[in-house]
Amino acid sequence: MQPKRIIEAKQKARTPLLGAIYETADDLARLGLIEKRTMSRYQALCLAPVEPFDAEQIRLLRKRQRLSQTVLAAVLNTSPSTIRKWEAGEKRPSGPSLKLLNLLARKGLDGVV
Amino acid sequence: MQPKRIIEAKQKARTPLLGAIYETADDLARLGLIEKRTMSRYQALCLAPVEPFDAEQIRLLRKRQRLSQTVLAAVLNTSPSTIRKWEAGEKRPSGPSLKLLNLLARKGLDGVV
DNA sequence: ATTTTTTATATCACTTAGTGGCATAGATAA
DNA sequence: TTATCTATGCCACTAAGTGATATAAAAAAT
Repeated sequence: MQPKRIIEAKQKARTPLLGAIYETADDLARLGLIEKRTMSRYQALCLAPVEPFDAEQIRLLRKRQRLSQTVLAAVLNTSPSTIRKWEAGEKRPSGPSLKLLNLLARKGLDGVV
Repeated sequence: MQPKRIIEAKQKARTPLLGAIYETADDLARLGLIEKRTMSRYQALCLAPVEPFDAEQIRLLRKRQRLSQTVLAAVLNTSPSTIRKWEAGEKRPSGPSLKLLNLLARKGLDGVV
């Protein structure tokens, strides 16, 4: 009787990235190197860190993508007035907004369309 | 002397998607079918519409991706308490949050990592 | 050259999403 | 049994986000 795979029941990987991570974690678990309990954290660990963007960096990012404030607002599904305030330093982007800015910076416009 | 390309000066496409759109728009402009002025709108028009997500749909999306509330929060760069409130119907996701949920639904986890 | 449109800036008051803490309870795995 | 993860509930607070509108500069049309 084969040793059971530890993750399959609850966590069936749907994406290539998580798939690879699950397999690795599964191997580690069978080797006794990690507890199954630890695994749920790996899902979070594989996330690219979200970098902060200050006012000028946001403007630079927008210019680099050749977008107007209005179009960037549409891309991020927010309002032009919000974009303006970010670039004026009056407000700072929320968590999810920062995440989108990071995606835009790393993957380009196609990555967030 | 060749007819000038209408967009090249200001708008040099960086991404495949916008590149194709710019070319198309440029052709249309040279054919006299659209004004250059109209072009900036095409940037916005090519965005996938952002669908609303209600409480149950958010939970379904999360379950389908096999994520806990905590991990989904990490993915979207928000707090677990926010996810909880979405799924409880106490709060509704902000614009950028909705955008991220849409990306997750359409592209899967790899699309937002 | 002048007219029109886009783009960006600015200010206002308001709404509401988001946060953090903490306590409870169920499910799961050691 | 014991420990951990997961989810829920309640609280009050903060700050991001919105919408309207007015102005000015930049860009592109005629």
